[in-house]
Amino acid sequence: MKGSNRNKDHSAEGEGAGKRPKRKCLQWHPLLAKKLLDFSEEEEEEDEEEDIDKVQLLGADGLEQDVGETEDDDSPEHRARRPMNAFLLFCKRHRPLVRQEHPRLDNRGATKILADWWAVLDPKEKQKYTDMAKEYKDAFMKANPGYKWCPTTNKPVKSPTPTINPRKKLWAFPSDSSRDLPSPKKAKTEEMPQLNFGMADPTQMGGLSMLLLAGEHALGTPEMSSGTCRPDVSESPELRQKSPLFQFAEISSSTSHPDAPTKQCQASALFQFAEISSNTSQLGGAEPVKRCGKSALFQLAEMCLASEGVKMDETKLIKAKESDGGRIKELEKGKEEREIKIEKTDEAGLQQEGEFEKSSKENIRDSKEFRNFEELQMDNVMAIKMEDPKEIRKEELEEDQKYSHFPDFSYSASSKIIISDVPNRKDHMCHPHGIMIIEDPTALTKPEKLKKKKKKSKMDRHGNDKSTPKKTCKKRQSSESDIESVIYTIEAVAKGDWGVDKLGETPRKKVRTSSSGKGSILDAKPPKKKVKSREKKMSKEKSSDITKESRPPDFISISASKNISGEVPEGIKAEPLTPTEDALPTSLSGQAKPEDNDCHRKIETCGSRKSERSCKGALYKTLVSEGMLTSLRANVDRGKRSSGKGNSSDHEGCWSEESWTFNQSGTSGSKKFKKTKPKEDSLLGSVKLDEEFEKKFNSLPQYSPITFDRKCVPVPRKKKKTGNGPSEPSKTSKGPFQSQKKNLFHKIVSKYKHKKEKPNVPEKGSGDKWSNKQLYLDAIHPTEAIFSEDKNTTEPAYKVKNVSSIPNTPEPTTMQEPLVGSQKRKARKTKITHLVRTADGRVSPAGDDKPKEQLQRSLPKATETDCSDECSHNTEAEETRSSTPEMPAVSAFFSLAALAEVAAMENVHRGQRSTPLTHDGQPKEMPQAPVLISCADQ
DNA sequence: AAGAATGAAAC
DNA sequence: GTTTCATTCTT
Repeated sequence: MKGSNRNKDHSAEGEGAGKRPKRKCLQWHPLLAKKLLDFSEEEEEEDEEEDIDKVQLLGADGLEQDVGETEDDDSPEHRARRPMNAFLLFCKRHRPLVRQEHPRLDNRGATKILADWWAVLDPKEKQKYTDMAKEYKDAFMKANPGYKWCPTTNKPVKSPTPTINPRKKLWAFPSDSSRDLPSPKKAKTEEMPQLNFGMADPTQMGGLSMLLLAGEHALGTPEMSSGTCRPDVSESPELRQKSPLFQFAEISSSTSHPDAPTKQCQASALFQFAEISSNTSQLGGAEPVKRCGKSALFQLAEMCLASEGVKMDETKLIKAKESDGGRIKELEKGKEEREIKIEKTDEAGLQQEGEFEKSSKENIRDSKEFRNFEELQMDNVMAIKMEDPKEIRKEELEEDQKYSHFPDFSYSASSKIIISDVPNRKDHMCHPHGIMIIEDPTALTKPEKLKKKKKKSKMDRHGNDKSTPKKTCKKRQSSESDIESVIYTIEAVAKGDWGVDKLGETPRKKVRTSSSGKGSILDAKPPKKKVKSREKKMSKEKSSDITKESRPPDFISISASKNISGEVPEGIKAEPLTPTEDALPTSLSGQAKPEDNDCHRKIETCGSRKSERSCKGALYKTLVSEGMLTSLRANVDRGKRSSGKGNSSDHEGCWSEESWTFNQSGTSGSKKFKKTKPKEDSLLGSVKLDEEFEKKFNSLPQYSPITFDRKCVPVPRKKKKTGNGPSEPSKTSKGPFQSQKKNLFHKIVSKYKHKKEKPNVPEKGSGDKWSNKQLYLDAIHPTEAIFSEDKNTTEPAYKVKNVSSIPNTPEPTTMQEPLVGSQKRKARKTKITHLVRTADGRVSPAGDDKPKEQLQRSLPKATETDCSDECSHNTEAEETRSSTPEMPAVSAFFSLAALAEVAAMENVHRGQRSTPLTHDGQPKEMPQAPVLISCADQ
């Protein structure tokens, strides 16, 4: 279902080519769009500045290469659609089920049912969706810093010219990157004069351009960035708004921050992806994970390197493999050990240095090897992987299995750990729980580890995909260029290794490879805009210094990695790598799907160090000269701050960790997956975002209709009743009466709210609604058993607990609706609406007033009565009754219906409370409600 | 294109 | 407080 839908959407987007709106399509993420992108398009993208043209072209094409790249900015049109809220996610996920259950039901009906389900849904379950929505939103926001939900009033004109729709402006990013430096914080979109940047930035400006701008603004010292990894962690929620660079910085900071509390890590994979994607446009920016050792510069350098000679790298790699293969294994082992230790230490909250020291002491050999390893760089890693094909294969297999079973992101993370740390644990792999357990401690405690894990997982995934990726790669290669062919050969050499690389130290490899790959690609073809552009610029600006300076950056990065990553050199590397890869992939991703990305990675892995170093040096120098480093640093700092604040990110992170570990009711028992939130920045950059999102989405619990039915029975019934009556009538009434309805309802609601709100609101408890509904239903249909826990249990294991919990929640009875703001309104409206509708159908306006009064009375009283207890029943009933006779026929009717509902509701409340206490209360209530209802039906 | 639902943001 | 828009998809 989903897939089809998405596809449709995409197609629509693609179609939209002409239409900008279609671009929106990115619905999930820009990355998605990228998948569609063709290489040619990517090439176009190469030049950031040129991007604008491309955008137009793209627009024509309907691809969102731009989107992917620029992500945020770009597409003027808003390519980005506003993220779905929890309910929408829920709907999306469950609509198919509803449809299955009720094939004939039209969407509206289905939506209603979904709404019912949603209402019934356990708070926990709801929260999952809520969290997911939040996370996604945060990720989205990062990706689209300037994104405004509402174009305000400006929809006005659709300027034929795509670029400048008012909307766009709104949608457009604030692109305040430059300004960010001085007052990074609050340059909110609104405040900032988006106009200038907004126009140009999104479409035209590439990440590089952004960097440049930032650099210009930033006066600060250049070197700072590389040397100092850690930004201050102050917080600025507004980070998002900042330019993509900023985002990159955030990413890097988030990922790298060892010191930073877990929060940094907290950012979910999605979030990271978003960042990456957003960053992708700004390649350089993306990678700047300074803290960890790999600064954005480093990444940039990598990018540059890529441009230089991939081939060289390949050769080196091969050699390295041959010569160093043995060493690598040892190193890997040592690393594994380190990682394990690190994890422990991380848990303890030890700092990087401390860990590093420990690790170093313990693994002196490793350290030495490490250095060597560093020197050897990624290539060696590759070789290592090559050496241990068996393990890799096993892992892959396991992973595949797991993966199949568990789409969740968390899965990837878990797999990583297992794979990387202990091949032997593979057995655990089979049991997701086991995996989770293993990771949980580490992952939760440390962001870094998480990152590593994520990276690893990503790597693993890639490894799994090996077979497929190769194929894809081949295809590409054939199509692409000589470089590709070279890469291909390399890949062939390392086939088995691919997966292995991922395991241990893939990160470095990836980075290198990525860079190399990029370079190759660029050389042969410029699939990656950013990279090329950057590279070009960099090379132009300072090609001479490349070699010299290249070392420094490397050194820095390395040192950083050592220190910080001491624990996880791999992880650190991985981070930077991932971003780079991501960036490329994002652009590439358009070309190729995730699989393709893998191929790219492989290719990338092949890169050579020298070239990288040289590139890095060049980049670094350039950056410094331009002051870009400063800007990067600032961004990073901001990012950290943001992480520190933990705005959404914190929540996400926190939530994501816990929440993501869902108990998944889903298929087979609950499984907790940890979200990889920490990161995977690297991996996925491009497609992965989408994938992750999808995975997450898929991972979201899907409840069987039965459950809902049972739980919901009350609700649905209610609706049905109202619906039956109401459903058809409602439709009829809707058209004509809607406006009236709204007005009436608003009035009623407002009054209702006034009196009722307070009582209700304070009352509300968690599952009140549901309970109320049930009670209501019960009242309506005393005979029918609303729900039986047993049944629920039988159904899917899914939510037995939840179900039980729900019914069990008598306590909350007092509280009906936790609704907030509009929700409350709507909820009331809907409730009332139903009544009104019925009334409308037949009613005269006169009835309204009375009903209102009645409602008011009843409600307040009810609430009061609730407190009092059982007495309330009588009072309510009396009131309702009294009102009914006196009222005019129609009005009476209406009032009756309304009263009935209210009474039912109230009764329910009381019933819930009373029920537990005494049975007597229920019976009384029950009869009353039914009577009223009967009247209404008549 | 309208509309059903909820939610979040913007106004 | 209200409006807009996100998803889905029939009418």
